[in-house]
Amino acid sequence: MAREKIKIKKIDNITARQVTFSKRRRGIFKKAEELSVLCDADIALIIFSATGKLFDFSNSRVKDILARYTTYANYEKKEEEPFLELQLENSNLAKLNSEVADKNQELRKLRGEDLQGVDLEELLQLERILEDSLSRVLETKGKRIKHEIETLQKQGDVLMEENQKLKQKMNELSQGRKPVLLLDQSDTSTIHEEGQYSSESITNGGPPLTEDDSSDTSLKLGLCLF
Amino acid sequence: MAREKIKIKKIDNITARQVTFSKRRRGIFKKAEELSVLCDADIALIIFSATGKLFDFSNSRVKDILARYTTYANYEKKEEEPFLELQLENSNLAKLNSEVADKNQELRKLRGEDLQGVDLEELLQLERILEDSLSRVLETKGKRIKHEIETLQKQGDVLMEENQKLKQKMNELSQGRKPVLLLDQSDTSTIHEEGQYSSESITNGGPPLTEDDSSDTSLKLGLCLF
DNA sequence: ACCTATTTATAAGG
DNA sequence: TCCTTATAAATAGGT
Repeated sequence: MAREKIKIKKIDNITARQVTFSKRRRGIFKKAEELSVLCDADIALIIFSATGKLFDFSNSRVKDILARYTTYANYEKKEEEPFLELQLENSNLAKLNSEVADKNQELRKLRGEDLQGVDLEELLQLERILEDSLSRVLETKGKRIKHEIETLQKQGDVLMEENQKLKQKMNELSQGRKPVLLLDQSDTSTIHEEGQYSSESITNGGPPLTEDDSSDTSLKLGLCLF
Repeated sequence: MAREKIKIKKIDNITARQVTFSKRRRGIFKKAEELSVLCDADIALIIFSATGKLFDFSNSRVKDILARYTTYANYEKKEEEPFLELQLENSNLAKLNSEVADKNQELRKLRGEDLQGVDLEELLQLERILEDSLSRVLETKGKRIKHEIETLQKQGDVLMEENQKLKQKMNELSQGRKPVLLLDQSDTSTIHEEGQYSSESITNGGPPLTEDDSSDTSLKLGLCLF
């Protein structure tokens, strides 16, 4: 695949073969990993080099995948004897594995990702569940947002009050002594700390959405509430 | 690896994920085959898609490679003490158990049953997911219903035609010979078999919702379609 | 191991 | 699923 195109047949030169083996082995392992991550697949890749050395990769434990494979294979071809005691090794494991598989399918259905084999009745049920769930989520969201707003407003009020007091003190100071003009009104009105108003507290610790200031924030909240 | 570089993380969009899975699956199988030929290696590649479908490749029989693998793996762990294995098994069990627990919590969240510890950001994400899912469910439902209706209409048309023919024949018979009044018009119009109109075909093989007849059915369908 | 000219693989869009 | 195309990746041959 590079300087020259090569034919896919056994490489004669031993050194070249080993080099290619190393390179391509790394390549295929990388591909396996990427595929498993990108597409949420379970993969087991087992390679024996010509010299008999073993290399293997699996995102979940190779053992589990092999167990799953043998289960599947046995199911497909009943006549084959269970040649690996892996599947018998632990019926608990198998049970748990199938439970995970079940849960996964259920999740996929709830996410609307696996609707092929679902009959009308189940679709209607799904619809009910999703609508219920959605309304609960919206309700919770509303409450949460209302609470956030109230909290912020209270904090704002406190800060405002504090600012008032500070301003007053300033005035008193500057009047009581000499008129000192180090701080004017516009400065005193921004005395409160920015940190307390940061967007972090709105998204509850999440990453800052953008570099939004408070006016931006209230806009966002307004949009979310409807 | 193409038009745009992508990050190696689970692909959100379902369709895109499936497409990518197909493409990359073919890619990695090709790589496996090439590696086995070029370098004279034994390879077993087992892939379970997110939907649980199995794909596998091996130059020699998968079974043999698996056997070789397990032999090798056992050889590696031979010197380990028995209770280490037990520990491993237990940790495996523990892992699976916690996986089940995770899935369960995820399910509860999707069902809107466990929204206490969910922060705003996650709520918004949930909302998106649920809305997407719901729209997919509704779309699927719509298609399914449309299809059912069309099927029923076609069946109805066929039966209607059949009835017409039968009626005509009746008439011909009763006119050709003697006016025999064993069957009058209202009888001939209900000649078709009830079985073909049963509610079973509407729910795609599921249990009959109720004892609805066809008029009842169309009412239900009408309600679902909105 | 590293380098780089080429071949492959593949993401996005029909 | 298949096709096309622009672009990212993999890699053959050489150092």
